[in-house]
Amino acid sequence: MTRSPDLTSAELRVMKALWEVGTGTVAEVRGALGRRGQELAYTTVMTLLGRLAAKRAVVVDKTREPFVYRPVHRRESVLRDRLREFVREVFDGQAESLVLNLVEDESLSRAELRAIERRIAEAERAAGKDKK
Amino acid sequence: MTRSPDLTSAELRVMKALWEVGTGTVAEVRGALGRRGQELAYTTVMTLLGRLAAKRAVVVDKTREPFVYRPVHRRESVLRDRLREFVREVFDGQAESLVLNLVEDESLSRAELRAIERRIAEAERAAGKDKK
DNA sequence: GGCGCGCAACTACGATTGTAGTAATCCTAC
DNA sequence: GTAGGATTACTACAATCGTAGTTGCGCGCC
Repeated sequence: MTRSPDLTSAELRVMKALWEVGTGTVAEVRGALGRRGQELAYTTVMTLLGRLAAKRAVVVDKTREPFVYRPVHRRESVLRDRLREFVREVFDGQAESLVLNLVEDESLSRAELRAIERRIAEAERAAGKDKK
Repeated sequence: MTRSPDLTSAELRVMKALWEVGTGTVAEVRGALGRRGQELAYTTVMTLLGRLAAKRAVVVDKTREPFVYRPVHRRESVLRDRLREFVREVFDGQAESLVLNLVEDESLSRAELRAIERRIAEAERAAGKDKK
């Protein structure tokens, strides 16, 4: 189950940068953050990576200097946990209502909705084939 | 535009209780929280409602005693702002990817997806009629 | 007609967050 | 060989959060 730990938003931003580089040093993560328009002081990135290591969201390879950081969880599962949490806390578990809101807010078009449906259908067909 | 203010999660829980009662005193809000299984000390609820008033998320009628609190924004718009924020911060604005995750996570079935689509289609028909 | 209670105002307090500075060390390019 | 850049470890610090206690007051009951 290894539930992925709760991240603050600053921490999530750092994780995203780290996922982007795959594995990297403070300087590399800092670079990725910069590219995303999220400049932070070198030491700030270090602090954040330290906190992430403390909550086991990343592991540090200290045999190499500068230290190399690596995400413990895949991006997808972290985002999914976040989403699950959000649906529960904000929409009282009503995923349907959430999606409806997205559409009404025009964050999502009907076309996109249908595209998603097709992708799901496809995935299901593929899974079915796999099974048998 | 009157963007609804940022609420912490404790504050959001209180807001939900308040929306439930529509308009109410500390004691009433506290009651609603209790019903939701979220007991809090009387003074805690007061503190939270005070903070909500400070950020203009609720207004207080002080002519009546005990004071009566009323939400400033509709539930829908607050949730929507939250959602928008979440899509941006967590899913980098990719609403589609978010929905895909919901389905893959089985928080949402294909049937529900289709139901939503139908509702949207209906809404659009209705809107079209209204317009002309 | 004093007293308990419901309620508001103010205070508290440790934890977390976001952001970064400082100290110490090591490596490297003159 | 020495001064400076890179890197890590430690410290800082104000703001916000979640949760609640304490003080004080007015009013209704006995």
